Amino acid sequence: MQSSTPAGRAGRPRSAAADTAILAATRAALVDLGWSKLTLGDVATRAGVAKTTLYRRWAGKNELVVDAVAELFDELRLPDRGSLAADIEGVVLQFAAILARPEAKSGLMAVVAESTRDDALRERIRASIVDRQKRLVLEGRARAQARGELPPEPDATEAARTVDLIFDMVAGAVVHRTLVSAEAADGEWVRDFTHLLLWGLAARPADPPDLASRPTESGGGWA
Amino acid sequence: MQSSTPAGRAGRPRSAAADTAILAATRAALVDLGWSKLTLGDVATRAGVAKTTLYRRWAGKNELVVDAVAELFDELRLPDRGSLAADIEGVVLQFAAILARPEAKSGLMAVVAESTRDDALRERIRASIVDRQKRLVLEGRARAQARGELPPEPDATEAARTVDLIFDMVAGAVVHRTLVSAEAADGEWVRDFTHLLLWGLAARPADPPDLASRPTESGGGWA
Amino acid sequence: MQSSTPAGRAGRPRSAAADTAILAATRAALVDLGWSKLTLGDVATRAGVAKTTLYRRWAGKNELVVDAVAELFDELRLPDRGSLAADIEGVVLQFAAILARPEAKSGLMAVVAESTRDDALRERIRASIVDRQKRLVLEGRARAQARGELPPEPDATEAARTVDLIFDMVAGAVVHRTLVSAEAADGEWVRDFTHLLLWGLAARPADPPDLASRPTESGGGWA
Amino acid sequence: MQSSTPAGRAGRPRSAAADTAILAATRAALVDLGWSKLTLGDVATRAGVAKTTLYRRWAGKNELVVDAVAELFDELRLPDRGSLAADIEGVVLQFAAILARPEAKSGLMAVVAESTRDDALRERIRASIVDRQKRLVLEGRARAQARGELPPEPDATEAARTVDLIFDMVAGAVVHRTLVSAEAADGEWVRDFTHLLLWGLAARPADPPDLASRPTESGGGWA
DNA sequence: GAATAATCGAGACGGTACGTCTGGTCTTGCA
DNA sequence: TGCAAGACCAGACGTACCGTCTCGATTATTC
Repeated sequence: MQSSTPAGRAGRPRSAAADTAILAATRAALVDLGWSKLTLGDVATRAGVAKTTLYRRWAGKNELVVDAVAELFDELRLPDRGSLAADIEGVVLQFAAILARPEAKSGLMAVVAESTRDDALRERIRASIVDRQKRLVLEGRARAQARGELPPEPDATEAARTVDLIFDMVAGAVVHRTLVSAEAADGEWVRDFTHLLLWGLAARPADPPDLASRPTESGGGWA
Repeated sequence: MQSSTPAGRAGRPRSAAADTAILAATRAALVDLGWSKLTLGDVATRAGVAKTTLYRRWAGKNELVVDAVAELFDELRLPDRGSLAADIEGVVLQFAAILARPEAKSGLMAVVAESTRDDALRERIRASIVDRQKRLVLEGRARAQARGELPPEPDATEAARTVDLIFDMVAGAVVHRTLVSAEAADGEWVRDFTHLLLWGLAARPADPPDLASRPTESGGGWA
Repeated sequence: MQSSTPAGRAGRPRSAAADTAILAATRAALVDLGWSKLTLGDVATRAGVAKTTLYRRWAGKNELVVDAVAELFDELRLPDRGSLAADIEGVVLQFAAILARPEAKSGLMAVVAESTRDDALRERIRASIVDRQKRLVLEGRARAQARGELPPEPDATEAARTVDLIFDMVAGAVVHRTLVSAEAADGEWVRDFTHLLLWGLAARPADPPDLASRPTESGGGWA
Repeated sequence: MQSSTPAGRAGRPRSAAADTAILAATRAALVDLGWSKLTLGDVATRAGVAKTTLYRRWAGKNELVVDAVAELFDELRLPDRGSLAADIEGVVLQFAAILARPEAKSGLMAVVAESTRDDALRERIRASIVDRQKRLVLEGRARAQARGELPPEPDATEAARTVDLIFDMVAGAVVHRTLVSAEAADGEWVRDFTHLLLWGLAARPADPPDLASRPTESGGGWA
């Protein structure tokens, strides 16, 4: 039913190994040099590949870095730790760990900055990185609803809007903590963040503790 | 008290007008070209200034852009609208309006990205932009405590930590919404965001409505 | 005596049409682009042939151009116009006409320039172009001797040396006139040149006219 | 009457030393690599100069090579050896010596080839090289006329035309001998050439010897 | 008529040089 | 001494060709 060469085109086929080598070299260069000093010539050299090979496959530095960074986020998984709070903490810690890596740090924000003036690039980021991780929010909500921690959705439109809002809050907070405040999003911070996300700033002290297992904090109100 | 030439050194004093012109030219160039295509030679030309003059005052592109962007955020004010929710909505809308401007969009994230590999730059960003706006969180909390909307702080260390957390959440969410999701942080989004920030994801539907003036939304639970 | 496939090797034989098409395409490219902007990829495309086919037959651009240009000179013929002067004028005009064609102009001098650093190329030029046209000098001398315009050769070595000298003078002068002085080697110039070649710079006015049929010029001495 | 800075423009003046270094480096690169493998990047490196400096002063490789080669020909002088024949031999030998140098060989013909498709380049060659050497023909004729070896010019137009013809013949023959025939234009060849130029192909054996001091050759007719 | 073998078009490959642009520095002459 | 102008060195940019290679598809000869 299907040819062995799917796109049965003439000519020498592109080397699959080159793609892998180039993306790995890009991440290595991001670690060593950061985004602004990364040059495509250097990436090509590191990958053992000619510059033309690189330009044949990627339009430029931005597209290349998006693909190189996107692979980092594919290892994110939503753990099942028994409660919504624990699940969130788990996935946020994973996200923070990825963002702490130098190849992600420098590259991610740089391409986001570039994307403010390049619609195609923004779409690429969304398709390669953002939308692929929204699944985690969806899974988490479904699991929490199955457990009875959250009520079911009354309205599909509303539900989608909420996914986006939560994603912006979670991703935004971790990114801001890591890159702008430049402090580690460690266990303690993640617990505080999760607590605030779940029960809010105005929560009365008596409310949450029976759900959140956080004995270290006596019971002070938020803010 | 002070001479018109503060550091009474010999020789021709530096032109004060040049600084203003350079920063304005930098913002104009950010609007026209974005960060990555902005060149110091072009900024100098726009400002009617020689490149040497520019380099005499700023170490490089990053430092210049930080100063040019920082001025944008100085117009942020915490309005007194009578309730914590309304105050937050007001200030978040202002922040979103600034971030929506092209000179801020492109420049801010770019220097943040650069700062991941340049400690001095990160300090400059923190001093010029981040820390100067944390006052808004402090003011807001104090005002809410005065109104009785929030309990007083039992512990100073805890209090400082919470300010940072809230700042990361607010700034992070708005930035992510604006730059990564690339959608406007408009009135509706800001209301949703504020609601979630104040009462959390797990809030029972019955709890908030008496505080939050948000009649449009019937009463669906979050997430 | 001979097989229909001379070199009875197995496999698909080379296309004879390709050679013709490639050489014609080379000349067309010389006309359109000149030597320095001519690329083998472009020649291949013009000839409707793959680059590999071209490289299988010629070692590089220089060899290809030599062959393409050499064909132009094969049409040179020594006309029999009754006198040595008229014969020389005839053949020089033909030579000038070929050199005036853009494919010859640009290509010929370029490969000569290249040949100063490539012995194999110089040999190829000599074999394909230079030596093949020296026959014209030999024929012309023999005919003039038969007519009694020139004395017979007393010495074979001397005779060969003289052929080379004359060839250098004729070809050199026409090439210099056409390419360096960049003016047409037209009938008038050819007459002047032939006159000078036959009777020399120091000829006394009275000497030549009885041989050269050149009534337009009254009788002024040369130089 | 004249300012010390003739073109009183602002900014740092161009380095005069750079020009000298670049032209010398160009000749060195011509010797080592030949015209076609000469690269401007390499010339810049050899000259200890940035590529931009080079491109600021010359439009490209061709213009640079013309200037570099032109300097070689400025050392040509017309010696006074007592007779027209001896003078010609002297200057032709000098010309041949220059052409024998590898920097001239490769460079000169290459730019001539290029000039067939570039009018500005041809003009540059003419102004820098060709016309500057025509003075030698003029001087030689004047001196021969003073000696009574040549008659005075009856017609100015005719006289100019003859200078061009002689220049094409002399320069063309030497170039062809050196580059195409690829043999040395040594003393013997130069004597033969001068003899032919002065007394022509059809000269009767008895004529020249009383003028040309060339006792080695008994009396063989030409051609 | 199969097996073998060389050629064919197509196009990717590792290289090298292109000519341009920018980053920072330095030299001028004027104020 | 500051300043505008602009030349300077250094080096990355993205493109174009080079000459080679790897494909699948042809087209001959040889078995």
